[in-house]
Amino acid sequence: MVQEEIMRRGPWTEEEDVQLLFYVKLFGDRRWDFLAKVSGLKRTGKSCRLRWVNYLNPDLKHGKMTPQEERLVLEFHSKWGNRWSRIARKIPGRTDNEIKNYWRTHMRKKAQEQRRKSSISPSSSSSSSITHEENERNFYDTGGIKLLQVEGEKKSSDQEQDGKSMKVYSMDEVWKDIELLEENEEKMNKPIMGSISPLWDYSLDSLWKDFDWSSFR
DNA sequence: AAGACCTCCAACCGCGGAACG
DNA sequence: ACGTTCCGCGGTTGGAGGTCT
Repeated sequence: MVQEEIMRRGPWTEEEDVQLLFYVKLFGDRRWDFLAKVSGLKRTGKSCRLRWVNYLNPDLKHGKMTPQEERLVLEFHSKWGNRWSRIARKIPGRTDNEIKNYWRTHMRKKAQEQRRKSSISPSSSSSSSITHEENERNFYDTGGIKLLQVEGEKKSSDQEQDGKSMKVYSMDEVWKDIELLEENEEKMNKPIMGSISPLWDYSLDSLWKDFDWSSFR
């Protein structure tokens, strides 16, 4: 009750990210309420899980969908509809959230294009009793694959253009660090957090200092 | 130049189901 | 069997940044 009031919400800071990463490495990506508690983060377990699943997990890819991935999304969505987590499981490195967002933004665009086309064409508009709104809804709530498969192909060029303007996140160093550390771990068979990195050093310092062991039973 | 509009995506919310005592 | 807690899912929102007028 009282604790809920002091819970942090909104965007995560780098410090929080590092802290969460550390504790996930330590305890695994389960028991999120427990993790939230022991980490000292003023976040709910739910929020921690979300941050890990959608952003911090080193298995994730970041950046634009490749044309192959786009095709997979379209294919699986036509099979399963809005079962995002299920689709995500079939596309390594992508999260349900990412796919969902991708679908909503890109498919909505497609639906709008489609709408425009159909309103221009007199034959199509008069032959159906379905409204434009219904059209759009049906389009991206279920399938929509048939007309998308062709267009999905040609989209790749602007996607790649967009990719160039991808932001350099401040977390980049952390990612690189994680990659390197995991490579090292595999090679040397030694725990990740034991490795030396200025980034981890910096955060661990405050981490251990701030951590209240007495509240952890 | 600046305000309006659009796009993208991180994060939240509510709910249902599984696990556990 | 039942209540509680936790987890995961799908839907939605809000804000940052980009583009258009």
